[in-house]
Amino acid sequence: MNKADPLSTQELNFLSETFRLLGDPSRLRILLHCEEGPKSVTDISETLELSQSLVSHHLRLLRGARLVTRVRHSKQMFYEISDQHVGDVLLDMLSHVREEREGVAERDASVQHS
Amino acid sequence: MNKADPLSTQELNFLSETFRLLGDPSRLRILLHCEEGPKSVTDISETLELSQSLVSHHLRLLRGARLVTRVRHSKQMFYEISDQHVGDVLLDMLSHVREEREGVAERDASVQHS
DNA sequence: GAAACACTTGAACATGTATTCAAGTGTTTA
DNA sequence: TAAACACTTGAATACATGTTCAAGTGTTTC
Repeated sequence: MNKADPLSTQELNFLSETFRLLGDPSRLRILLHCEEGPKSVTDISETLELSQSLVSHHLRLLRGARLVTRVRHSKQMFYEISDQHVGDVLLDMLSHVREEREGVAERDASVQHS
Repeated sequence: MNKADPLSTQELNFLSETFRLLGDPSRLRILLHCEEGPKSVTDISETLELSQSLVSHHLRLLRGARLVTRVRHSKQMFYEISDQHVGDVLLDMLSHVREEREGVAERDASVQHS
């Protein structure tokens, strides 16, 4: 981040890999859904209208980056967000996106059309 | 995020697009470098040892998502991070990555080798 | 105004990745 | 133990994307 606390190559790779995983609409929806509490694969699949296979593939990636954890409950697997930093990041970035989009709307509104 | 404040499809797309842009090591390095203050393209290119063309391509994408802004100063363009949310996000996620990686190290250290 | 500097852009290519489909694993129920 | 349920995995594919190279724009200097 700054000279006193530089990123190692490995940290850089983990960091970018983590962001990359958030950079897909399906995975993002899965994470946002899981933020409400532990969800089963079937629940995610039905709620978001994504195939079970696809959800499972995505959850595997998210689990690999420790963005979610899972616990088995009889036949079902319940997935949840692994720590609050992730939730914080999602909220912070949403603030950014909403502010920027407001900014765009304001600028558009002030344009003089010829 | 929650039922009271749902994401529109457009917001979801902006959000994931923004994360996607952070999900590349080169772009992430560029952003982290620009966090220190406004930087010229040549400065970024030389400091990070990336071709000027590549840096320019990446900056174009970052600018498109309003992650950076630029200002011309005679012949040079100076780029800087557009708002503090972005810096917050980077720091939050870095915390996550570092905690998770510590966790891995601890778990690895406690493994009984046979 | 031509040359030099700083940056941008478009095309091309190689690599990566989201999704689907079909088959496979683990757990419970009859 | 066979069938049903819940989930996972591998292969295949269509599409996206990071990088390079060559050519182009805008600004200053001579």
